[in-house]
Amino acid sequence: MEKGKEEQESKRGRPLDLSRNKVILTATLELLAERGFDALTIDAVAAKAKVGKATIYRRWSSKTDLVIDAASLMSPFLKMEESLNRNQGLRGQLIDMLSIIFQCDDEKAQTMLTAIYNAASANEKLDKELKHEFYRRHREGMESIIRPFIKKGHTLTEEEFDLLADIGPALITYRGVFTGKPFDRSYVERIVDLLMMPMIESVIGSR
Amino acid sequence: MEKGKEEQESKRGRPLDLSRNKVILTATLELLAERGFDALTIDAVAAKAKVGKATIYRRWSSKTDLVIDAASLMSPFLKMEESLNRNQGLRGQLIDMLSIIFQCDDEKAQTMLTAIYNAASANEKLDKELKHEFYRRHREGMESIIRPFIKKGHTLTEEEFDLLADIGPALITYRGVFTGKPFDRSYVERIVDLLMMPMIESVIGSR
DNA sequence: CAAATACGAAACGCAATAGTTCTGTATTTG
DNA sequence: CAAATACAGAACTATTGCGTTTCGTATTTG
Repeated sequence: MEKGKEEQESKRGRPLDLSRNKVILTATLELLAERGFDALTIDAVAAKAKVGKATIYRRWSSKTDLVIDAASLMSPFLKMEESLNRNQGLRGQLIDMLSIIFQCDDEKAQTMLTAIYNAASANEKLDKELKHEFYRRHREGMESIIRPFIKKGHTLTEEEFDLLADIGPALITYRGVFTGKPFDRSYVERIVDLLMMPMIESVIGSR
Repeated sequence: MEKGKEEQESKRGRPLDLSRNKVILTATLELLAERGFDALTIDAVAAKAKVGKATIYRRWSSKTDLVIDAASLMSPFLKMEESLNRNQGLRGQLIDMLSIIFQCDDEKAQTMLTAIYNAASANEKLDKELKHEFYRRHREGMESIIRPFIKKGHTLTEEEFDLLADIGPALITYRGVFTGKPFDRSYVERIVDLLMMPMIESVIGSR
């Protein structure tokens, strides 16, 4: 989403100060979390980052693009694989995966995540780029854990699988977006123990 | 949310044409559904409703107030009690309630509902007035059905009840907002049969 | 050192649109 | 009929905030 990566091969002149990128994206996320998408003006970002607006527009061609990159920075998915211990049972993996995806140990990060979900409704491009991306990631995260445990001779219909993969992300985002309440690890444990594991066991057991 | 109801006791002059209210609110909802909150300008509403802007501002003092009233009009909760057959088992009531709340038989209404959920993130007042109101209604709808069936000597912890009451609304709104897919009655049946009923039975059975 | 480019800061131009007022007409009460 | 108010439509005002440009300075290469 950052612009002009390909054309930055110019040799002469002062080079881009790459440390400005993170400062700008962080300021964007913090304004989003603090005051919502409403208060997110480029002027406010520039002021908070102590940066000229031109420095922002040299990197991103629109406010929408800026927010998309900021949201990606937020995303905890990069370090997912390294944090996730695959040497444990289904229950433990599900809990870990949901806790990582939704940053259950970091309330400030949750506020940002929720702010991003809200922001993603603001215009068409954000909706398309962010929501679909988030959904895809939720989905892949859950599938990667559930599939191996289902494959052992049992099957789930597509519809059943949909439901199973969506329960966690649905409950957690609903809670965040509609009630503003935080979601902690014990909330995730309840989802897994009271809904996901029983459903998995019952479906497997009945075939 | 409509303004000045108390001051409309003036006798002289042409009275407010109350039929304009519904035309305006309907146009608002349709623009919301068609093109999202972005394209919802007061000028567009006025044009679609074939109404002067002054006629709108005579009734609502801001775009936010207009949208709040339009959302309330959308709400299917008014006719909830009359549509809901309380002379049936828990399963049937749950399915009926969710189908009514989320308009599972009316795809256009669903588009509007989803548009309203998205719009509710647009500013602070909408968030406060609409989201909390929708959450309250989802919650009350589910509670009114579940409580009578739980009371018979069994108990649910507060946390368990939270989960149970939120499953349906969470999955349905998640589906609408993140994927844009419609939610039909068979989707609701899967939620009830594969998640809610098993949870209710297991919790009741274990005490 | 000179050319090229980035930096923060501030000023600027411009489009969108919320909300108001005007105009000529219609409706209602006294 | 006269006063009061509503109507649709259009013109108007004012603000907001995006994105550009300018300014004086700093950094880098040749």
